[in-house]
Amino acid sequence: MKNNIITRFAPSPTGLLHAGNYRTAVFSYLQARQNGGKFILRIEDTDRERSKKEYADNIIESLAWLNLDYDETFYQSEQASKHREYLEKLIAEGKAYVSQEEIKKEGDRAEVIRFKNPGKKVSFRDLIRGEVVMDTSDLGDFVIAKSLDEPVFHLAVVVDDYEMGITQVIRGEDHISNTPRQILIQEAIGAPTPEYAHLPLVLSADRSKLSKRRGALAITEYRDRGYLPEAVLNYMAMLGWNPGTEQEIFSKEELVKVFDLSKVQKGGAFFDQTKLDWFNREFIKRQTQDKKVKEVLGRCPTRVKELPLYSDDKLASISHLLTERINNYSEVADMLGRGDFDFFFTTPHPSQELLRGGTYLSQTLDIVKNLPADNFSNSEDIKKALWDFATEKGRTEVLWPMRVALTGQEKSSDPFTVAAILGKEETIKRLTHAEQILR
RNA sequence: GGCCCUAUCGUCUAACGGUUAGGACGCCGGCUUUUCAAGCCGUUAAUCCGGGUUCGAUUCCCGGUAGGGUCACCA
Repeated sequence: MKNNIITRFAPSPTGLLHAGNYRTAVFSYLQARQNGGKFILRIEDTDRERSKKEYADNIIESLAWLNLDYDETFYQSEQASKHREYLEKLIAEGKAYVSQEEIKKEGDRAEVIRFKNPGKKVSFRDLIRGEVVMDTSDLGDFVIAKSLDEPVFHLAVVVDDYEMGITQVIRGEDHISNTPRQILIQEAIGAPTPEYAHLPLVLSADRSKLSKRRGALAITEYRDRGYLPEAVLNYMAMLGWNPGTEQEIFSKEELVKVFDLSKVQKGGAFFDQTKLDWFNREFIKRQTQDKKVKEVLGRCPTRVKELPLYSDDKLASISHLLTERINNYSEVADMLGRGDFDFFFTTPHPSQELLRGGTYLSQTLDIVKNLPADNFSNSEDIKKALWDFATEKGRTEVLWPMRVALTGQEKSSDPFTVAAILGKEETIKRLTHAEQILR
């Protein structure tokens, strides 16, 4: 454990938080928590044109949903006086200067503040990639502020990281070429260089940097689609990193323990929705019955709620049948809305064809009638009562018509499970009804 | 194009310089108490290419190639 580790997540509020940004937050978080350090959220809103409050709110909302807690929050725009202070100092010391500019595009200023670039080779040791060397001379005197009160990214980042005591800057690989010029600014203001870890990029389908434009979904969208935050966290942590063991399912606490920055991959990783779905299924399986029921109830479309036999209890009793066939909870709404499970709420009218003869329906009905009503909620008992008969006559011949009589569906859960949920009275009613259809 | 980063199954990845190159997801196939789902079992599938170094390279070095990032008065 290293002492006094301080990391930060520094998104700009110019769009909804998505997986690309989010994984940076996860790694910074894990690194800080593992070392008993601090994790700071800094919203980089110096670009007043593009920054929006709703996006800042979305960042906060997303982190809250994902349960990534931070120790402090800053809005970069609120640090303006600090930025100004350093800017003035740099100018006074001749390390930066006010430059007269030719206006090339709309919004350009006639006057900006440029950094006097000493034009040398800068090297830094990246925690993931090792030594990186770059010649900064071809950068020229780059712009660090539009005016004393309008610093630009590089200046603001360096000043804030310094003022906040950031010891490890963990960010995306797309920042790697920004690092040398930031180190130059650090040297000019007398700030120490933090450790850097440049994470491989999260890639979209065409293997370019994941972005909203390239189909990245907002984290809050995953929430709305019924993904579990634990699953999203787990998947993102495993994207570009692994513990070196064969364990894949981790709680947040376990991740904090086992995370190791030095095991982070160097190459970019494709964001695989299919694998996320698998993680989500695994975490749904691990949810308590109560939670599953609550989620299912919350996703039930009004159309189903208006059905004659509908009740919350009924929906709760079938919730396990729904949750075992979903990737995420929005699929519950899909299945219910599509009518896949409507037979639990309303009596089906299966066609003769679907009933496939139904030769043994009346005998099935007799057996069911003889079952004690108080044991009927146990599907095992119903199965026991019918199994020998079904085996004797042919399971398909007996069980298919029974299942169809009860569900009216080509696909469904097994007839015993369905009968147990429907109850004796409704089961008899439906078998009788099917018999009448066949006559 | 300049600079920088990267390179193992389709995808995510494992492998002190010595392994039949391992696992997971997906795909495909099979099994299970009819159908569906779940579950279980199994199959398929990879070291980008060329040189070195070495008794021996996925691993180290060099060169190609390919991909990506970045070259703003955005972050």
